[in-house]
Amino acid sequence: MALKYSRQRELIKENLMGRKDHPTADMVYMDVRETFPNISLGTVYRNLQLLTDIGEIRKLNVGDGVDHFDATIAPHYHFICKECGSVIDLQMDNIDTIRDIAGVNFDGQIAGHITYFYGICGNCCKSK
Amino acid sequence: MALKYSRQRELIKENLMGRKDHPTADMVYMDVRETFPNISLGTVYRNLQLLTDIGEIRKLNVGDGVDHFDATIAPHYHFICKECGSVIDLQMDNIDTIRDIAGVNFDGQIAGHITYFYGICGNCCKSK
DNA sequence: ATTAAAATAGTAATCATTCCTGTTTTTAAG
DNA sequence: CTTAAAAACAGGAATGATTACTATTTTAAT
Repeated sequence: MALKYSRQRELIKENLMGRKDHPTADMVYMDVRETFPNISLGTVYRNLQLLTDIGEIRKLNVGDGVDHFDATIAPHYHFICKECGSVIDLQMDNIDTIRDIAGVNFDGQIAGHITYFYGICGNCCKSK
Repeated sequence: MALKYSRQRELIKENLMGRKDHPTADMVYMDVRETFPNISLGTVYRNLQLLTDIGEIRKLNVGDGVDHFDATIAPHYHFICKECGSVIDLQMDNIDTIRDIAGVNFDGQIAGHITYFYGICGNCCKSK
């Protein structure tokens, strides 16, 4: 199943790269429909999954039951605001040492970890 | 809405306390049906949510798109096996310092973090 | 230009979860 | 021990995100 070019896929990836709000499939759909009115929601889902599979984007699990997507594939962490729900990139030092801490009393192989931080974002702090 | 006793809720909590596999609502449902054949799936969902709300159990987000539940409310971390999907408790030191690391360049308030580890569990390692 | 593989649009199906409704249980008060 | 209001229930319908299906269109290699 060799990959073939598609305008839809290019547009979807471009849209995701042009924003930093970690959108859901539906949010991407709403946006790309402006320039490609006939695109189908299924196409958006399929391409976001495909791009995730080939490692060009990342799928995020932020705990709200809906998949979010991120065009930044370099390792980094996220903060989720419990007030407004926004997902924000964190610039922080590496914390991979927690993997060693977790492995001390464990007999399996720890390949990685998923971590996200939550609380109240800067904007929501101000508006109180 | 004062809480009233219900046999169903007691059974659901007992079932959850008696196992360490971090089941989904459906898994609990299958199990409690053995002793309470008429119980409804909605009742299992409602009570698991209610018990979560009053802090008697915890809801887990292990990344498979289905809610899991845990009767152990003391803080601890989980390992998810990518091979067999099992969710295993980890006995490990506190890693709350990552919260400070995350907050260094961030202007909001970090209230907590969710972390889970993944890889291959001891059993799956052996059977290879 | 031909053609097979891949992708699409549009729609139907799936699956976890929540909501709704009429009935049953619980429990506090008489 | 009744009574009655609040809470919970069973069963089923509804919801919402996601995936699957199908006939048609697009891509790209020959």
